[in-house]
Amino acid sequence: MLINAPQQDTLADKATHRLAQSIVTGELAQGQKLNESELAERFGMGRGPLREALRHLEGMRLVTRIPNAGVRVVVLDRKTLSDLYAVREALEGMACRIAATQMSDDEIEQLRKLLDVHEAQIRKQGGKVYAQKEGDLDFHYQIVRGSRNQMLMDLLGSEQYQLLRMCRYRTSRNAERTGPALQQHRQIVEAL
Amino acid sequence: MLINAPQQDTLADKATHRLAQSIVTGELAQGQKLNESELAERFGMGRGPLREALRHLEGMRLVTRIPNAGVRVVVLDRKTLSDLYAVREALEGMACRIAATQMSDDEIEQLRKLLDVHEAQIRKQGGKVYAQKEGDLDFHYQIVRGSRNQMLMDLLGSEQYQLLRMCRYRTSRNAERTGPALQQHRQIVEAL
DNA sequence: TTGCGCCAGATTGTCGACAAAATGAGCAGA
DNA sequence: TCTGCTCATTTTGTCGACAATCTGGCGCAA
Repeated sequence: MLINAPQQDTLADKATHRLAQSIVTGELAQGQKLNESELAERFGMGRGPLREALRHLEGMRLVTRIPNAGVRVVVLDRKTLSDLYAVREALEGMACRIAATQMSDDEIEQLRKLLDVHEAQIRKQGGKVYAQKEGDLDFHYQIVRGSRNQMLMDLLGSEQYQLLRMCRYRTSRNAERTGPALQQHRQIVEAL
Repeated sequence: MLINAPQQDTLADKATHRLAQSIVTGELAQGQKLNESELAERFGMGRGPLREALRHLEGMRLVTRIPNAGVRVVVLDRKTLSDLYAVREALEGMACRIAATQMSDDEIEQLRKLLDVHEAQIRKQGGKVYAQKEGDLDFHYQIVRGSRNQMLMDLLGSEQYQLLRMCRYRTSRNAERTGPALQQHRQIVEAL
């Protein structure tokens, strides 16, 4: 899993994770207003920790706040989305380039295996789209990891990016793209 | 100024800005522990808003928190720094590429003028290093702005990056690099 | 009827107090 | 002297109450 599991967390941390999760999965709609008291009660905590969580999310840009008017889930409009996409392209490109010089044969072999599993999954059931997504995510993540660049891992693994994925997922007419995607991935692995 | 001026801010927001400022300028040393009560009193506010500010900074990765043990200013070790640098390289490269297709002649002309001012400044006084830094920052920022990519502007203008600059500044043996840098900038402008 | 101001309810912002956990000093025993 | 335990102090985490601000609806006058 990409999202680090909570271990010895404070209430505010729990709320942060829970809200982040709800946002990237779309359980909380974009632009939706978040009511402090309501959420606090729902989570079984006071308003204090919840406000801290909200502030944390604000720092992560998952949420927008207007003084004295509450916080809303960030909305990714068309422009923002394409901007994000461009950035991601540059970043993943770099990751791949660096990974090429850094990954061990062993890791590459593992990547190859990941794709095998991946392929089998698609064959078998036309691939439940979500599992597919997860697999894709894993693939990308493995490569980024190969770059040994922690900063990159943070950026590309950040909730903001997951949000991007979620958007792609929801507006997806991309179920039919799994085939070509897989092939591209294969090419990438071979290039490494 | 890169850091947006506070207008109708809540106390927590003020604290956030003030702390961020203190961190990027180095007034607060890397790794230094931040005491809630002390800061709250110094800023003339309760612990509540201050904690929110801290959480905000945590989301921005300017600060690290360990449950029940307090928050510390983030430390940029050698590895992190080089990672950040690599990311910045990729991002600014992209910004420049896009800017090339997006900026108007007018804007480019303005860039040229900026460099003139810049050069004059260096000539006159060997360039107080700080003013020099500011100028450089402006230059980069203008280009990023030319890319019309808000996401990019956010990332490259974020406090994390300013922190990078601060690090470069402090460990700087780069006063003598102003000449070549200026020339490079000229080349870039001409390329546009 | 329509526009304006005003009031009540709801929501956000702030504070102080208390509970829980960590820190560090001091002391007893090996 | 050194190690490990205990306890007081400090610091962080949480809560509830109160103040400030906003929202929406109501009534009044033109």
